[in-house]
Amino acid sequence: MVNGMTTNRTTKTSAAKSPEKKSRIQVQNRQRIIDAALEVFSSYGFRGSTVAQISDSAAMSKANVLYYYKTKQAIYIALLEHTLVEWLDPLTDIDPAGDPAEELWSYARSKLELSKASPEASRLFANEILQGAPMIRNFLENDLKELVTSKCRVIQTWIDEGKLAPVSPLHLIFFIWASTQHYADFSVQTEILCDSPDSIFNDAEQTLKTLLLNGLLPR
Amino acid sequence: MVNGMTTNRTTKTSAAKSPEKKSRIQVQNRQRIIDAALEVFSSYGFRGSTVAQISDSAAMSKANVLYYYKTKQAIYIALLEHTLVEWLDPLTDIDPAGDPAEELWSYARSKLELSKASPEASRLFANEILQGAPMIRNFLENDLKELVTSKCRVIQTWIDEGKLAPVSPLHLIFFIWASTQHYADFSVQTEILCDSPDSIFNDAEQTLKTLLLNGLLPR
Amino acid sequence: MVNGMTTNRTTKTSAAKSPEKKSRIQVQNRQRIIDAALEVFSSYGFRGSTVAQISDSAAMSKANVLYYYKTKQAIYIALLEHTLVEWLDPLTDIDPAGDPAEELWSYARSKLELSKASPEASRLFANEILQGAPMIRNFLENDLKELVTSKCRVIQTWIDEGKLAPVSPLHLIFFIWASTQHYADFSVQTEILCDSPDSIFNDAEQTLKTLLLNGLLPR
Amino acid sequence: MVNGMTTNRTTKTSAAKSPEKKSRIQVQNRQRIIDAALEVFSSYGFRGSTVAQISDSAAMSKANVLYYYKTKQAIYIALLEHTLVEWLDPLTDIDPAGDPAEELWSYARSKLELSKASPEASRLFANEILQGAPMIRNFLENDLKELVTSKCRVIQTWIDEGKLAPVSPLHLIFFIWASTQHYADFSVQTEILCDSPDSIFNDAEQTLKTLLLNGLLPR
DNA sequence: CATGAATGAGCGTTCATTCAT
DNA sequence: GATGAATGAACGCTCATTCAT
Repeated sequence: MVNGMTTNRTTKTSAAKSPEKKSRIQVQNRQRIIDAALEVFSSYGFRGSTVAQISDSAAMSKANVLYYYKTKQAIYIALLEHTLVEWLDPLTDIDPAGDPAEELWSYARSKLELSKASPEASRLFANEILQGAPMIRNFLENDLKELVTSKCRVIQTWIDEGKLAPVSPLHLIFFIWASTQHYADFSVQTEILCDSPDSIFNDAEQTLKTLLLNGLLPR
Repeated sequence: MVNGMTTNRTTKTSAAKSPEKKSRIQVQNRQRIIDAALEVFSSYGFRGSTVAQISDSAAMSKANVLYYYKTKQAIYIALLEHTLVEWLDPLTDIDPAGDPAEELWSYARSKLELSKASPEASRLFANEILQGAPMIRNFLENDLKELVTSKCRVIQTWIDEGKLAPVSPLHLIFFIWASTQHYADFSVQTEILCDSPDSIFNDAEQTLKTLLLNGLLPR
Repeated sequence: MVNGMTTNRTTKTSAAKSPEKKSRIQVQNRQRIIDAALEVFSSYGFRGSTVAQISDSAAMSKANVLYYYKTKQAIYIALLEHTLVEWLDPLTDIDPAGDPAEELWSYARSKLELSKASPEASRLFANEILQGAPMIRNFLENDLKELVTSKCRVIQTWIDEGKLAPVSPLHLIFFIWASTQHYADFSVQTEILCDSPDSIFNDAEQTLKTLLLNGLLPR
Repeated sequence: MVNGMTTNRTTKTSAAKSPEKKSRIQVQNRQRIIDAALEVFSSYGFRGSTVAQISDSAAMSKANVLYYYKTKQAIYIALLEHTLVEWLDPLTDIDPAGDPAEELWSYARSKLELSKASPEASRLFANEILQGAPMIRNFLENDLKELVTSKCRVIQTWIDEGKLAPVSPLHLIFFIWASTQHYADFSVQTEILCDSPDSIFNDAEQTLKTLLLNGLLPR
């Protein structure tokens, strides 16, 4: 998937030879590595992270980490693949038959919740894209573009039917992405600037809903 | 400024001895290094960047780069200081006496233009904050917090006067930041997903204006 | 011991985790490194020596040397600790109950033999002290000072009892140190000036005995 | 002289072209460099010292230091030549016609005073010899050996005449060198071990005189 | 005379990766 | 499976030296 053409999932980056035969301990350790890798890569990006950081965080030896994933890059790619799936689900859920405002606000809210629940995943992609998306470029150009284009058509239909203000559907999506991921990617900043860190996501949700649906001007 | 308490600007990280006496060639080369450093650090962050990348980009020898700035970190800090100034001007310009919607939209637009004109600067700070803001934490906690708090009070007054919908001023600012910087930080992604890259900022501006002022629901 | 307060020996500078569990190959390679380090540091001092010299002399790769000792300084400190022990034994052996002249002459002779057997160790400390004793200052101020003070009291008692000429015990020790270590530290010079290098230590011993016990003036 | 055959002084390491035409300022600056070089080289040896340390200590620019002496080695050699002269004078003064004990003790005392007055010079040579005397080997093998041999003959004559105890003249000289230079080379150590640093050289002189002339055994 | 500017070579150290066990 | 041991390449940085002014 990542760095490959599209959705085919034939390339195994692991040491497993018989396709679907991984012992329980293998699966477990791979997960430990992926978890540790998420922690590290999401903070420092690919180039700024070290295998030692990952193996320390996973409480394994460096050599053992590289037994499961042959290279640092293989860990990174596996992590991206692992994370991509969960990261894009919500967009798929937008239902052309639903109420437009409700569907979009629902999507925005689920993205916001994702930012709250898995900020590291968000930061992982932020780092990857900041560095020019060397690994997920193919994914962006194919899978994501297809999905986004499809949803844009849905939104455009809603607009054409007069159910939404006339905006660019694509940029609408961008705004939802930007304003929700911000709370994950820039959490250090938001936590510094907010006096009551506990209410951040509540306040964000309220303000986001108002802006998305009604805008600033009083009705 | 960076990594120091607040606005004092006495520590020179350079080889200059008499405070304001730098030869023409010094100024020139320092600028070349800063430009190259912006290019590199904005892509790979502090830890992911190397002095060799910077010296290559500046077409100078590594040793000569380190003649002007003694350490990699000194380059990074000089770059941050250099960039912080331009990065924060627009927020200051918000005028309590102006028309609320116009002031805020004007601010958002100037931020968007900044993202268009200096995307690298935006990415530089994105990287810094993603990695935990080790260098600009003090700046965030002092200068920025003060400025933001002050402007939040202005916005709150406008809301209290019924001139704006009741939102959290702070999160309104976050929304403006997020949705404008997105076009700088994630430009790789937006350029892939947009069919007509030339109209990106135009479309973004239009959509942002609609959302910010009126929201999606038709009036 | 070195650069620490006194005799506590808990800090291991090595990669070993469980205190006393070093594999055979670990012990072996560490010894090879220490041997090579003695050769190099004793000639050029800490600052004048390079890790590459040491790794060459040990016939290992530079990276492997730094696998066993994390820094050049760690090698140096380990070497000093390794060498301090053997270097100070003889002084401890001086017996208050023995014959004064015999005890002192025995001590001087054993120091001379040490200079013959381990001139590199002597040069190592000579270099360290010449450069201001940055690493063994604490040892000098505590362990050594205590030992020397104690032995000075013994000698003073002998003098008070009329068994020795009235000299400063401390400077007597200095004289023994200086005149014996000279043959290690300045061996290059002594070997150039002596026509029969084989008899150096024999002649030195004879002359030292005469001076120490009887002086130049004929009795 | 140094590193050359013997006493001929034709090799000028300086930039001067017309043999004996150096402006006052040239002479002055050369002296400043030599003084600074003594300070630095005597502490860290040739390899452990840097040109920057010397230029800092001389309050000159690095480039200017290297204008007067083309290389670091040239500074070092000039310094050695400069210092050798003063360092060996006293031995020459030993008078075959004088009283043996008085002549030798007088020599020892003047060496001790030299150690007190110019400890850096002593340390400079100690460093050089510790590192294998790469620069002054020729001097040692020729000038010094000749001088020492000559004085040994004088001492041997005195012994043969029954005026001195039968010792090896060469090693007698070694003992004088060792026990006097010790107070310069190991001053860090002696100062730590002596409770009253002011009386070090007084006590040393007394003890040295007793040992040299009478030995430890009571007469 | 004097010095900023510049650099190739080398320094101590880190790192991703390999290999033997 | 798992891990100590090992290393070439590269990293940030220093240094002696050169050169233009």
